[in-house]
Amino acid sequence: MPRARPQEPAPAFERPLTTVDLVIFGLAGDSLSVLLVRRGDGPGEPFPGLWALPGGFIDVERDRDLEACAMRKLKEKTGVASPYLEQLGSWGDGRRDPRGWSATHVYFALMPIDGVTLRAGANAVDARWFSVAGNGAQKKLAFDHQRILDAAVARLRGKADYTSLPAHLLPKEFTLTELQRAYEAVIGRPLEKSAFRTRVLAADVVEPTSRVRGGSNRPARLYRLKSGKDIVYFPRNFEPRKSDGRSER
Amino acid sequence: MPRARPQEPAPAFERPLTTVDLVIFGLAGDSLSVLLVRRGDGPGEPFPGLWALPGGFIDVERDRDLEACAMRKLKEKTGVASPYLEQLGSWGDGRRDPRGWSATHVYFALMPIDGVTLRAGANAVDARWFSVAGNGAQKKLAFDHQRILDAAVARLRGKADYTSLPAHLLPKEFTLTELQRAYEAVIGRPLEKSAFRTRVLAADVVEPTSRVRGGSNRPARLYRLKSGKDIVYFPRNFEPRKSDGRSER
DNA sequence: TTAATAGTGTCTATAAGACATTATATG
DNA sequence: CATATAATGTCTTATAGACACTATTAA
Repeated sequence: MPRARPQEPAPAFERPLTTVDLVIFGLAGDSLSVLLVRRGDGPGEPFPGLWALPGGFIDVERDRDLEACAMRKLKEKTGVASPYLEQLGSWGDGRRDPRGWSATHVYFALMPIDGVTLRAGANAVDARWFSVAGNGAQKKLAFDHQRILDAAVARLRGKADYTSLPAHLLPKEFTLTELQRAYEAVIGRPLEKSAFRTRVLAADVVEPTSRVRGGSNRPARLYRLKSGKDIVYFPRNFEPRKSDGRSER
Repeated sequence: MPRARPQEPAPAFERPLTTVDLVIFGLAGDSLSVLLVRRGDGPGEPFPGLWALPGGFIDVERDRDLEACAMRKLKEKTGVASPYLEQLGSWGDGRRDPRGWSATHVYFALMPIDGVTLRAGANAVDARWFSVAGNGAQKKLAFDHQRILDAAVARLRGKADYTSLPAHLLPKEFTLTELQRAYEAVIGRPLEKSAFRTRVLAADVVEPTSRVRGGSNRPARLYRLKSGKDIVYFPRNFEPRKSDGRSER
């Protein structure tokens, strides 16, 4: 189907630089964390030495579509082949990259940290998990990646209120308490145990395995995500914003 | 801050074509409608004569950022300067445009149809509102615009379940019954009057005006959106999916 | 037995669904 | 008065929050 090139006003316009970036979330201990890579400091490299979201240019020869490009970069950095991946949005303007007008298509991924073997990529001389503490208070990031990260955190927090998304931060098998801790790490506030368990079990999103995790106390049942349940929507939010201002989520 | 051009592997990659497209929703009578434009049939024009979402190439000289580009195109087609506008997502691959690997950044807008004066744009020889009936069953659209439209309708329907978005389909002043009809047009199912009114009024999203709309019956109070309330989130969905499968929204 | 965490039950509050009832305009 | 639509009230149901209580393991 692809025909020639030269046609219509298309080529008459200067083409923006086009990249795909990733916001990769994991749980480090009890805190929500994001994978950042350090920018190289070769000649002409923008933002040398700063930390940035992993990503890079689309390779129109190799990348079938935007999502395939995101998957490729994800695999390169983490070795993980099939995490939860969702498009976050795109950012483009004339100032975010000193090399010219550029637009980036951003995806966000959720994965268990323990399944990851970090790999320094082409441009990255280092890669590390950084805690996403109180949302802000990060170090200075390259490009406009801080605002993209903020948007990603906001999206994840918002969806944690009414979906099963945080489950993808855990390994394949987990206890309900571990799942609750994952939610709490994302939402940033303790949840009520009984309500949490009722909600999760009623949503038919997890299924019990035959195994338990023991300690010096009553062992906890291990659960896994039901297959095909990448994302399940709950009928209500946690904590319906009380008093007056219920607005602005 | 923008410096020179030639640096880093950036220019070593072929740059995809980059466009911005719009899904513009309005209410025609009682049915949710979308604004489409007809593709020109000049030499080299892809999909000549087919209907398409309004949009086009980014002009890196004029467009400060992606949203400004969307606003510019919106203004060109409809004359409307400040509708509700939100980014929908981006689509990019090597097959959607015969002129080469292309990516489009898509925004969706909500506006009252009566405020619109349609203007045929540069590439468009015609522009018209089309009813978004049962979701599918459209005519064949140019590019991959059918799947983009489907995604936009899904997003709008989803958000109508728990936000105030459909209010932007109405003129500045409206009755609560008209607002309910707007929701019903979007969601595609009748809502219960009492519950609807309680929800809307409790959400503090509209305020009464001093005016009413009369007929040969009890006149209805006119309301307007409270300023600053572009989008308000309700604490629950309509119709929590009943029986078993509550999942997959 | 104690300590610790897993898991359940009870009660209340909130908001939606269903549906009936009252209110207010025109003719 | 009749008619039509606006607006409100009542009753039930589903689920979240708070918090108490029971269950099961190791040591």
